[in-house]
Amino acid sequence: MGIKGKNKQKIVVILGPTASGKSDLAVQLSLRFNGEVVSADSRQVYKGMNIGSGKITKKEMKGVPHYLLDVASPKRKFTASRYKQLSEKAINKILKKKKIPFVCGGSAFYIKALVDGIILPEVPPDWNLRKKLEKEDAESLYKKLKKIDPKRAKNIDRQNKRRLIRAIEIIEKSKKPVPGIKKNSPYNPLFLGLKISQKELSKKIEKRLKKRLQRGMVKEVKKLRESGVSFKRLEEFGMEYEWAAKYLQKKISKKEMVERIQKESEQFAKKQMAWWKNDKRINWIKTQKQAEVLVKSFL
RNA sequence: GCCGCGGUAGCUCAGUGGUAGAGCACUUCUCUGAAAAAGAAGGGGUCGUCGGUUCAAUUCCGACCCGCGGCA
Repeated sequence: MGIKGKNKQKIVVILGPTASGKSDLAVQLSLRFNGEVVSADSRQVYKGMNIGSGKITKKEMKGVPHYLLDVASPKRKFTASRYKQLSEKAINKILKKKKIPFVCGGSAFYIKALVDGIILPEVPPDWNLRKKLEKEDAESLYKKLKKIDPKRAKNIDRQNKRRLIRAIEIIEKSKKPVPGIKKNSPYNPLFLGLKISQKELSKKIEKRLKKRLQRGMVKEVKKLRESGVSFKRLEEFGMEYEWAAKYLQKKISKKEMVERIQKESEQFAKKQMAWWKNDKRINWIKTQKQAEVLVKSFL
């Protein structure tokens, strides 16, 4: 760490693919180094989504406080920006107690938004506007954007409608061009990345899925539906929620459900790794011991 | 045994007398308030086998092999 990190607040970031053992490591390190955990998971923020999202249980927390779990209703959409606000607040709280924040989770975009200090424009989603723009094709959206904000148009993926719509939304609502991403992080992070072979991971996912089914994963999804979360919404969540929802609607068999979840989890793990593959800041580790050595010298 | 239908990419299947496509999968990549999201690029096929017709066959004809259904 150079001078740059000197005045910044030290935080530890634990990342890695799904089923790699992040949550457990976070608890162990917190116990050892007087820390508290800030989750970085786009599904675990929702209330009632426990088994399918792999949310840590009270018992597994071993008394270590966890933040950013159960902070939203699954009926409403949570966002990266909201995540950033809440997690910053949580970190401040932890630091005030003279404890170490351990940011732990699999949602790379959330981690980046928080740790790398990306400034997300203060424009809330306008679903009506999005719906309207959704009807146009990418080319015409791109042309529209180019006219009102040529600078943003220059770097944007011109075939990605979702991004184009968001950019137009920001401009129309704020009456200003899309601001640049300023990276000005108040943190000095230590990145710990859990590395695990594809084969081993696949086995772990399989074992974990069996356990989840035993613990009542399907029942959990059924309960969510009964509490008013639509099947469409459940399918949007992906993986266990998507396929259990399809199974409950009798669109697929139980066997198919299990196969799809397994497959998609493996794909998801690969995608998760892609975010960090070329990030030189990450210390790739395999054991808790390695993590402890790194954290000790960091603090 | 007979009749019918089928055998084309890892899978499900389009298609054509001038040696082939789609979706999914796979590999690589991007990431400015949905991120388990969204998007991009790429690799891959002796078109069941052997013959025949033709300038040319994956496509037409014949035989055979394999699968599915029906009849006996």
